[in-house]
Amino acid sequence: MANISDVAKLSGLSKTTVSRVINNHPYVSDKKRELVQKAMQELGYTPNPSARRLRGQLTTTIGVIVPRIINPFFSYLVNAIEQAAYKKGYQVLICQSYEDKEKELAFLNLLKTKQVDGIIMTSIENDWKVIKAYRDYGAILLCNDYVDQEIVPMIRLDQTKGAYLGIKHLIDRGHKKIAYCTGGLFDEEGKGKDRNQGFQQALSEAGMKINPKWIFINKHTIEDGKQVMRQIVEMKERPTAIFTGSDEIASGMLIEAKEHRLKIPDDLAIIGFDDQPIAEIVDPKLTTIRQPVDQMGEKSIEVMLEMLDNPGMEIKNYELPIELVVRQST
Amino acid sequence: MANISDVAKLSGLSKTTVSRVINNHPYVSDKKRELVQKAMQELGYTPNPSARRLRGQLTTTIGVIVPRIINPFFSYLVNAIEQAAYKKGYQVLICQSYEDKEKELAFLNLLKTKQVDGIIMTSIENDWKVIKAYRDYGAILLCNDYVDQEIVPMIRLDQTKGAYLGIKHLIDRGHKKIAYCTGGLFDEEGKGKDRNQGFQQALSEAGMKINPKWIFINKHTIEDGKQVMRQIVEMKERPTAIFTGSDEIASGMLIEAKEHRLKIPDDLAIIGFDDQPIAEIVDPKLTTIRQPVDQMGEKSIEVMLEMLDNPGMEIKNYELPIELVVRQST
DNA sequence: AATAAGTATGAAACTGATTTCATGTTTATT
DNA sequence: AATAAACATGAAATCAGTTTCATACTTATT
Repeated sequence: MANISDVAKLSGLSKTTVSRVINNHPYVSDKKRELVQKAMQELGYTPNPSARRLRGQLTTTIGVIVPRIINPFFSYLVNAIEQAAYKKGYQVLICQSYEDKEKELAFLNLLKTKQVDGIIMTSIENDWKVIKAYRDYGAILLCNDYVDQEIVPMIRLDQTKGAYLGIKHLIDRGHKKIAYCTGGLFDEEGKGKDRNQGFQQALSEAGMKINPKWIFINKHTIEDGKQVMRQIVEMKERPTAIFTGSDEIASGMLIEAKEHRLKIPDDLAIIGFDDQPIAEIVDPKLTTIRQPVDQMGEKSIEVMLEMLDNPGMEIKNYELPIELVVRQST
Repeated sequence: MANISDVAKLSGLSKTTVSRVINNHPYVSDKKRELVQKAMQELGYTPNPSARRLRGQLTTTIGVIVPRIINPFFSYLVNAIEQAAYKKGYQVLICQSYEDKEKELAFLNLLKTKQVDGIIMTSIENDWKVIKAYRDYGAILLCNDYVDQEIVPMIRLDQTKGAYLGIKHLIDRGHKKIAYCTGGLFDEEGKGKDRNQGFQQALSEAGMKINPKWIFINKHTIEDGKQVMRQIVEMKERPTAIFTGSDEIASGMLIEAKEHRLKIPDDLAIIGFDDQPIAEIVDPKLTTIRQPVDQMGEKSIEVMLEMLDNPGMEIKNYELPIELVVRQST
């Protein structure tokens, strides 16, 4: 591989001038600029990223922390992020935290060693106090998950509204006994808390109360959904509708409910969250809350590059639209 | 951040000795080794990867080329690869080719600029002639997809056997009219060709012939499956069983077939490929060919690290077991 | 006891870029 | 016309490591 010295030699100029051309610095005459470009072309030269990094330059790599890539919500998000990044000449490092605090920190350490310019966190495991220290070493952007104050750039959805829309829809259909089954803890910060708030708001607007027996937390997978449904089937007093935190939980419930000969939505209405492909695969198709994953990915890269370009930029939060998609399960 | 000179100073030794300790070189006395380690600990020192890369060392990063991460087969594969890589202290760069030759080459170029030590290709778009030139710049390992000769390390499955098992199973259930619906082209190299061979072998063993009307190629998605099913429904003479190239195609077919009031498996038997989660979600659950994705991911990293450790190593191919999982769709 | 081989260590060169500093040349301003 | 500001260029320092080479000290071999 040719290096900068080869280009300098071939063009009869100094490394400095070549570097200036590469980085679009001013103060290079058009004539020499052309000479350099011709030499670069001829040698098939590409600047060595490691050398640039070493000198404190950009790595053109950004890390994306996800809990697990096999979760379709996150694989769609990573897909959108990777595509947007590719268009801008950036690489994407995939970081699976598996909800582990230490793994998350290990990935944040990539900033310290300048292996990535920035990190997009789609989930947060550690306290923000711990994470914020890493901003000294590179850009951190939250996408999907979020913290309470506007202290870091975030791409977020109005989760409160999302949950509210779902519950309201169930209430409008005449349901009075509504269960709530979500990932995360009921009263945690961020997403969980906001959805919870939307849930409570819709309920109290309708003058309804929460039945604690119908609250299920820390559920994520299809299997979790099936397991919860088994519990519900055993109950003396069953809910008539269930609001879930993901299409996967909802699908698991729906499948298990069918095994028990329950009619969806007549015996039991189920509402998902995310609008993943699975929502249209199960039978009946899921009513769900659509999260605009592709937009989130694109916006994340857009904002991340802005942050890298202008590290002192004002901290802004971006909210994307969330909507209810009515199908057959309600 | 502390650098190697700081460690050298604190331990009262030279950079050289510190470097020797980092890289586990022989010829360092135990006493000094301990001194260095203590100093590294005290300073919270981590070697700067960019500097190591610059000197032609490992990047501890490997790229994984997949067609698209949203395909569950590949997200599961990437998941397994990332986890295995993390355990060994390696990072994973996600590269989505979107079946585009140029994108694939752009990613292979990461080897040239030493941004990755090696690349695991889970799909091949360009001719092998083009790709093989990149081996000069780093390790290339094929996983899942493959070429015909043993000219590059490969992690593969016996696709011929996979298809054979599936078709044989259908024949054993008494089917005489079997359709074949797969991704890729019918006669291409690699996976497609081998599956095709298994298909033909099983058929000819049973003294059956191929009906060209029932061959569908270049199908991948759930939507493709639905679309093919619409074609089949229109046919005067319909097949009684369908062998597909993925659980997604199979699921799409199954869903569409149900819309047309076809009974699965009585009116039509459907068999998938991969054993993805969706196989157990659809109703009836899919009979399918299980590909051991986790094993493939682990083995890929194992072999990749071997290649990096010993670049001149003998080219070996590794074959993992493939099996039939009988559920309800056949 | 003399010599060879193995062990242990550090100074300096090197990797491939960017950045600082010095210097020369134009162009603009008074 | 004299001086300041803007433009153009390159030598050398720098980033943080690894590698080569030189050298000194042990231990093993004849």
